[in-house]
Amino acid sequence: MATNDFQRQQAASGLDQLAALVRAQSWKQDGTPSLPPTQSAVLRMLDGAGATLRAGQVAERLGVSAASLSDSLKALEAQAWISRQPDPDDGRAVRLALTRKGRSVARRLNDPGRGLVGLMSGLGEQDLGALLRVTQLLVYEAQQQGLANGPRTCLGCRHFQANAGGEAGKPHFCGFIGKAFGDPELRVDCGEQSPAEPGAVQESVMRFRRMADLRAPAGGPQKATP
Amino acid sequence: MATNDFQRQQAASGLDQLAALVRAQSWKQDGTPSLPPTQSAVLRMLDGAGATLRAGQVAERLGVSAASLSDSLKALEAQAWISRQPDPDDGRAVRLALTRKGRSVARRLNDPGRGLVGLMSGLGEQDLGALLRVTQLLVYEAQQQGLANGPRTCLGCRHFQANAGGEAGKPHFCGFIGKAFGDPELRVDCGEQSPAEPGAVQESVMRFRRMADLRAPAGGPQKATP
DNA sequence: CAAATTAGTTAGGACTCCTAGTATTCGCGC
DNA sequence: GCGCGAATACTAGGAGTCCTAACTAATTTG
Repeated sequence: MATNDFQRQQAASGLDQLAALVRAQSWKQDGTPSLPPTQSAVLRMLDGAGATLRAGQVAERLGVSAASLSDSLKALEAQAWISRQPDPDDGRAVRLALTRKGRSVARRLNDPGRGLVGLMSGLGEQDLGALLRVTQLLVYEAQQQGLANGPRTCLGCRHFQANAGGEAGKPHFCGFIGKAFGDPELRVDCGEQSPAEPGAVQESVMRFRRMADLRAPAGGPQKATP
Repeated sequence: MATNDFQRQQAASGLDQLAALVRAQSWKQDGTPSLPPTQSAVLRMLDGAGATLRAGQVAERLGVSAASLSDSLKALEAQAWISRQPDPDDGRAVRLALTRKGRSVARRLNDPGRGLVGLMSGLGEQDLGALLRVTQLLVYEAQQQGLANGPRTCLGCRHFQANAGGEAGKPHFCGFIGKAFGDPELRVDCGEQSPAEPGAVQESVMRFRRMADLRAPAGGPQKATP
């Protein structure tokens, strides 16, 4: 349907603008040293992950080539924000860890009010949930198209049960933590994420999609599934 | 409240990942010439705008410096996709226009199924509307923080009346086209957008935000027919 | 009309990202 | 044990993006 295509274009355009904005703002971080986007992403990832990560893992989740990541690691190491140590289990690999200095920089990046997180201040819980929900679907679609395979989203995790009933406002269920939860609690970088079988994911996605209808009760005859 | 901060962090992280993904995919566009992200953004903008645009306008909307844009324009002109001509009204300025070749390239970028637009295929009208709605709020917040001043969104337009009543599912009203519409019809790059007074915008935002509450609990059906 | 402002370009530098090519290590079959 | 292909990370070289500063040319202002 052409009408719908136009809306998709608008949404794509909007997402594109947001993306540009996100990049730009990472640059001109008001505080301190204005560190570049990729570098801040690496720091945040290392801070978020409890354990040390291997270089290859980071590259994969970020969706950049190993060579490209190596550039950024060099810069980060030069600042003494991370350390590179050989992996005891695999002589080829490298384990990345934050230094104390690096950790404090990473923490500052997640300060509420600063940077990207600050942009979210205008969003209520409803909208926050909607954003996370849409993010899950978009990332899933990107994975389907082979554009990404890094992100650790709920949708696509073996512990995730979309729309499994449960309490009102908490339709999902996570088998790992054993609790029901709603859209605002969806994760995009869950440490416990464990990829499910493609077939199972597909079912999960279908259940997940159906939720939009449930949420707008009086009957959205708005089906659009090209 | 810390709980909400965590959710904002997740949302920020998700948006960040999406942004990275968007960049990456623009790069490795499957079709033909794998043109870089900024260049494709310029082409799409010129294609979208009916008239010719001035270099400064493009730079502002894209949120890049004039110098940076000049780099990209040089590349685009070298490909014979755009032409630069002196503005008859202002000898300092330059007017940009797509060449025939450039237009066909631009059209290909908006092909449904390709690129970013293709990612939207997994989203129903509900979710599409939610994404556009959130985009409006995030862009507004970014503008507030001085991170952007380019985007031509409904929120912030003098013709826009958020939550003005109207039919069910079409709570908004645009004074320019004189019609009611819903979230899925929100625009992020409207050609007719005309910035409203800051005070008026603030009121508009407040009305707009309230909508999330109205929609969630026992909300109305979501009808949308452009 | 001179001075300040504005639009756009060039110059130089930093960061990101890619493809290739290289060295080291791991797993496996023999 | 030994070699061979695969995997991991790094280096080199090149393109694109983006910035600040310095510059030219045209416009506006006092």
